[in-house]
Amino acid sequence: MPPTKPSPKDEVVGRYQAGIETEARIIDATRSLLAEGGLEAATLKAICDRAEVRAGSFYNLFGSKEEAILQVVRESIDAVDPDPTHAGTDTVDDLVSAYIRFFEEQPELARIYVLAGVAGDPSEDGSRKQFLRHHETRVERFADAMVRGNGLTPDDAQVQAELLLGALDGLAVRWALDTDFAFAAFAKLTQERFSAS
Amino acid sequence: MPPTKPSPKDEVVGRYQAGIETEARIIDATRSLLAEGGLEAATLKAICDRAEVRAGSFYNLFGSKEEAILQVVRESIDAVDPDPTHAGTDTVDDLVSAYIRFFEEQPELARIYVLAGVAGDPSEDGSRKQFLRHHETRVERFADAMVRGNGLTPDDAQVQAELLLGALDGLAVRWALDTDFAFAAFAKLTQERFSAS
DNA sequence: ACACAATTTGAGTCTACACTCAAATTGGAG
DNA sequence: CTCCAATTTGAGTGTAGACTCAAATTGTGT
Repeated sequence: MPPTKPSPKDEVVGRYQAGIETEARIIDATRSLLAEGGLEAATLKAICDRAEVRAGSFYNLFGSKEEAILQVVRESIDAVDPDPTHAGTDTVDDLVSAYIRFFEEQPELARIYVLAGVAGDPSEDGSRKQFLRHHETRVERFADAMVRGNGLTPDDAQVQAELLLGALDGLAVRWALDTDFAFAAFAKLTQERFSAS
Repeated sequence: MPPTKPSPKDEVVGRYQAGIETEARIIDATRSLLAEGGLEAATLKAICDRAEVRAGSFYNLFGSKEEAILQVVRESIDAVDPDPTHAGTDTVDDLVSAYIRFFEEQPELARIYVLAGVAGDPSEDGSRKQFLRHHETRVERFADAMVRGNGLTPDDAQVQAELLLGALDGLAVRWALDTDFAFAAFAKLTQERFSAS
C-alpha cells in the first residue's frame, strides 16, 4: 500500500453539482451493500454497478475503496449519537441506549465497525487507529456522564467507563456472532452493574 | 465454496512417518507465521516455504488453508485450558486466569480467534459456528464454576457467566486494538464485579 | 462561443492468492 | 525384490478484485 496518497477530494477545487451527486450515489450504494451483505458484498464492481458509475469515477472521488467504507461507518455512528453537538448533557443511560440502538439498527455496519478494530495490520495507521481514537473519545463521554450523574471522581469514572464500554463491546461481539442473543437486555444488566457507585 | 469436501486426512488409511512429520512441520509453520504476522502473513506460499513443502503436499494433508489455521487456533486454546479433562474442579478464578493467559501469551492468535468470530459469512458454517459453539461451552464452564463456588442457582449463574465472559471478550477486543491497555488488571476488576453474589 | 476545469468512461493492468493434478518418488509389508 | 499405497513435486490454472489512465464528454464563467 503506497504511503497515503492524498485522496483526490482533498485538493481544494471548484466542484460541479454532478460530482457531488455522484459522490452521494456512491456512498448510498456502499451503505446499502454493506447493510445487505457485509464487507464481502461491497466489492468495487458491486459499488460501481449499483451507483451506476464506472470505476474511474469512483477513483476520481475516493482515494481507495476503504476510504468510502470508513466514511459510511463513521456517518452511521454519528447518526445515532444522542448528543451530536457535544453539549455535555447526555446521561449514561442515553449513551448506553445509543450504543444499543446502533447495534440493533445497523447490524452489518456494527459488525464492520468491530471488524475494523480487530482486523488489519497493526502497523499501518488505517482503520485500526481510527477505531481506537473513536473508542477513546467515547470513553471520555461515558466518564463525563458518570461524573455528572453519579458524582464519581474523574479517575474512578475513567476506570468505570472503560469497564462498562469494554463489557458492552464484548456483548456486541457476542451478538454479532449470534443475532438471537438478547443484546439489549444484557447491556442493560451490565449498565446497572457498573453505574452503581 | 464447494459444499464441504471431506479433507484428505479424514479417510482412514495407513500413514507413513514421513507424512506425519510433514503435517507437524506445516502446523508449526502456520503457527509461527500467525504469531508473527497474523492472518495476513499466513499465505499458502509462506506456509509451504517455511515448512519446506510444495503446495501439493499441503493439500494432500489439509482440505484447505483455513482448516490448518483453525487447527492451530484450537490447539492454542486447549494449551491454556486449566482443566483439560473437564473434571469440573476449576474455579472462576482459574477460568479467568486462563483467559487472561491466552491473550497475553498468544496475542496474534487471540486476535485471530476474535476475528474468526466476527468475520466471515454468517451463512456458511465455518469458523463462525465453531467459535459460537466454543463460546457456549465456555459459558457453561463459567456457570458451573459459579454454581460450585458462589452457590448461585443455575439460572442466575448462566446469566452472570454470560455477562462476565461478554465483558472479558470486550476487554480483549479493546486490548487487541491497543496492546498497551492493561488487560489483566481490568479483567480482574470485572471479575470482582460479577463474582460478588 | 470559447476556454478550461470538472467529470466520466471503459478497457485494460497488475497482482496476489488459493487450489489442482498427472507424473515421479519413496516407504514398507510380504 | 516387488508391488502398491503413501507421499511429494512443481508447473500450472483460475479467479477475483483493486486500481490506472488517456481520451472523450460535460458544465460554467466570461
